[in-house]
Amino acid sequence: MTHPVQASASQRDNPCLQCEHLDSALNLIAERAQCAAKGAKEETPLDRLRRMLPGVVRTVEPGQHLTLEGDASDQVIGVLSGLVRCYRLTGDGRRHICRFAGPGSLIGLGLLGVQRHSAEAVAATQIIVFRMSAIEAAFERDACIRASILLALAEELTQRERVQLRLGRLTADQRVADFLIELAGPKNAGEHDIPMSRADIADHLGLTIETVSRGLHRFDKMQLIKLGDAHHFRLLRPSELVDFIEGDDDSSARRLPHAQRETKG
Amino acid sequence: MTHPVQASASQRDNPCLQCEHLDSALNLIAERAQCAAKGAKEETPLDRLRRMLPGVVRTVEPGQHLTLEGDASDQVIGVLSGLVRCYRLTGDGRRHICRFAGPGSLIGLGLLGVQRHSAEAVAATQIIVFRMSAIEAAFERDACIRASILLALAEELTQRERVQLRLGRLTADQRVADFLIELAGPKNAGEHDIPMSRADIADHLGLTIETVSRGLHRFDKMQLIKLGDAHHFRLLRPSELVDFIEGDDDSSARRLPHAQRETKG
DNA sequence: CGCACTCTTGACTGATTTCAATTGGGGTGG
DNA sequence: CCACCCCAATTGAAATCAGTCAAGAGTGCG
Repeated sequence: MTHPVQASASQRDNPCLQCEHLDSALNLIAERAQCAAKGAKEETPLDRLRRMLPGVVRTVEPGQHLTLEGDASDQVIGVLSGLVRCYRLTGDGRRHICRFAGPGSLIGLGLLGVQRHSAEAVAATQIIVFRMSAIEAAFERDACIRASILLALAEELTQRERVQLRLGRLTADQRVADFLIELAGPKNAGEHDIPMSRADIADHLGLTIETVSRGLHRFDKMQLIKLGDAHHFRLLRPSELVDFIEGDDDSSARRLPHAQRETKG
Repeated sequence: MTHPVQASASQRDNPCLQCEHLDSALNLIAERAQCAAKGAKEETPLDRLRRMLPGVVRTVEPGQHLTLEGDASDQVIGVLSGLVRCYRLTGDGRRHICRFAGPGSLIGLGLLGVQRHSAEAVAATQIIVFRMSAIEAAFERDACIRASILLALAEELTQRERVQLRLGRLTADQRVADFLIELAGPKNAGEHDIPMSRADIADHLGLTIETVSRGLHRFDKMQLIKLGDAHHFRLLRPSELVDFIEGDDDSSARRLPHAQRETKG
């Protein structure tokens, strides 16, 4: 067991001040508020963990495994650069990539004890490995760490919810469009990378590689995006792409047949 | 690791003893370990929140709203009895139920600030409403609360992952089967309720009500389940239902054509 | 007793997958 | 430098799965 004393380093100088009238809870609340005030938004959870905890940096080659589904694991992995796919396999051998973890992402939070999925490098990737026990200790010790962990969990949950909606309620092409929007990130302009293969995209979106390919080229033909090669694209009309996702179907192309049928009936 | 546990409990009366050599972090670690030791597994996160925090109990009628998507919200809701559906609407008006929250579930954790989905009672439901700020304060103050919140978040994440795999990689009937297994819970025997409507199930599984109905009746005809009325069922052969989900396809019906083609080629 | 609702069932349509063939790019060896 | 191979991606045609439309059955309520 790590010695918890090192944890106290920063606070050790005047510990009893805390105790006189304020219980530790109040202090921690104050501390947390302070964290939030002075830049919780700027510093990502991963950055904060790096700053405050020891971790081992590793470089992994494309295709190399980081974790295996079902492993008992005492580690949390932060992605520094590159890209990691986290996936599970169904009984009949199909693969579902539940998330792509890019720079800043944390893998292994919120599963206490056992890995829920395998993780594999998509591209050359640099990671940092923390010990779960170290994170837990820091979690108890430091309000900033707590805020960061909670934020990371909340972000992951938000992300999952987006994916869930996408899989549950969007058509094939809408899923591809939504994925492109996600890939492009906040800034729409400029050329964007598609670092993963069509197979990876398909296994993430619950489609086949053919359908993904067709979707991409359909958007290309519709002038909504511009495909460079297979792994680069540019958003030409982002807002229309979003409209398409939201069911406007870009034009009335889908609505007309319905209307026609009504007039016939 | 277990060492400091007893110490902290007895020392709580005279706090400054702690400060001399142990900072608050150490105490909190110890406290948390203690929690875990004496029954974190038995006491659900919701039970613990109820025990330690003030909350307002309310009864809601079927169809009544608890939260609205996009609301700024300072509340966390615990479900005491009944059932709540949490959903979002797509741009073209379709509904996706991202989860059913039954007794013991917490709604509104891990979204700091804004509701990510609407929540509506499926059946007559009793809830308890906590203030987020109260939970946050308790979170900082009490290691048991921390453990509970983390556990609740981890459970929700696990649940989401199951749903994600279901939506991303299972066929319509497999989704229905997986949902039934989930509804039945750990004990397979006996009669189980289906508290929600077909429309609710369909909107959760990303299917139509017709497909859900057909799936259920197919399993009934296959003698894998026994449907009582529309809202009750019994698992007759749970293991075969699980096999079906995992792609064994119950028989070799799907594998044979493939084998035949191989012999031809 | 009829109305309104949910659920079931059938026939048909259409979207997506499956199968199959072709293209294109990158690396290797002649 | 070019031919070749290998793999990923694309494209087309047929097959399948799930959705849509439509009608009927069951249930509860006024």
